[in-house]
Amino acid sequence: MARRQTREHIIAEADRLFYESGFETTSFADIAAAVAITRGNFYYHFKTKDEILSAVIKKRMADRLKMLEAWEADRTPSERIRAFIEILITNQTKIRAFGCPIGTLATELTKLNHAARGEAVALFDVFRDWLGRQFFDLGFKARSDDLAMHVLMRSQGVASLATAYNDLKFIQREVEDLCRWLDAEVQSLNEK
Amino acid sequence: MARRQTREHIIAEADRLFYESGFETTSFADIAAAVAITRGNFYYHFKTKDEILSAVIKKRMADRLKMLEAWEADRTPSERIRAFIEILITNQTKIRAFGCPIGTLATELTKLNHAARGEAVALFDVFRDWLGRQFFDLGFKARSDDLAMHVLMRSQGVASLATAYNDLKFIQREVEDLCRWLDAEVQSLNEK
DNA sequence: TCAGGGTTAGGCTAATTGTCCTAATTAGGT
DNA sequence: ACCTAATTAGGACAATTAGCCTAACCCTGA
Repeated sequence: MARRQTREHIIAEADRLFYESGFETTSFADIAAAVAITRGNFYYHFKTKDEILSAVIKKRMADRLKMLEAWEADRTPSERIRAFIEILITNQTKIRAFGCPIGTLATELTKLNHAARGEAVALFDVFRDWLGRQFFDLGFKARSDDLAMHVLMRSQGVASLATAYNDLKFIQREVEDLCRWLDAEVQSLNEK
Repeated sequence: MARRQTREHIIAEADRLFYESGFETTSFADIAAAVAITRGNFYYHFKTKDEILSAVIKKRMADRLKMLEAWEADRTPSERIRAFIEILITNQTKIRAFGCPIGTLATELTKLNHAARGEAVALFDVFRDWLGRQFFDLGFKARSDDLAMHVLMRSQGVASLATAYNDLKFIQREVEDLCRWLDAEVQSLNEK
């Protein structure tokens, strides 16, 4: 197999398994089986489970940054925020089955008192900062971060209940409600 | 030790540990150490770990039902909903450290594909149904369940981000915002 | 062709897991 | 005080865990 390809393969499968089954529950054996390599080989690529976790978080961060950058090309700030909100629709199948990949990981690492907890929260920061910039560009100034947190909060809440109830209509209803909220905020700002 | 007292002690410690560290991560040894009994004795009270989990969920449900019933004594429906929202303030220390006991358990059991997942979601139903009844009594009729889900959703979202950022001011701000939303909904209903 | 480094397989370890059994101890009712 | 049933202690069980080592492989460049 070509150079470093196995490593990328391990990270991809670990990413999936950590999301679907949780970090603690997923064992070396599980990942090795998914990648179709032996556990011994594993050690060549990653010395510890924590190293894999760090690599997975790094990959998740790179993926999200790439997605957000792509949205900056030809959209207005409101359209970008709306695109973020609609991730809940785009990824609804996985969210209903496993929740939000970022929120559930951060929660798990907090309960484990894991050293990588900060890295997981940094994933939240990617969205928080990006949303904050969009609100700032809309003219919300000092309120921008609060509004970013509000959008993030509602995304997390929707994901949590969508997982519990596996309810698509609930997601659609709350996404619409959040978009209405966004329009109302923007309008009331411009009326001033 | 008096009859069945050890059993209650085990359930209480398991409840705490499942909340603070997660179900999967907490071992028999952990619980036994917390209760100060040997692992052998454990088996007399609970045959399997799943039996403990069921007992813990049952206890959590009883605790919540008792709390909700107490609120029904001398409050209006709006005051009751507000009391629910303010759990986020009352329990802010634990929520910032470990998240929502119901949401995090439901998420974990979903990822584990655990048989008790349904029981954990039934814990959500306790709040969902109760909130729905309060909204119904306020006159929201068919919208009651949607509004109940909305309140539940925002509680989950606040708990999730409060855990990630360990941010008390964020909780206070969002609790105020949610109360304002509640007042606005009630007012716009009564204006009709 | 062949040497060398990147890559892999297989197996070992010590610790921990949930589960289970049995003998000893304790407490309550008579 | 004594008997019985409830409770506890201590250890054994196979399975699984993360981590580690070494020998063998195979691809590539000289």
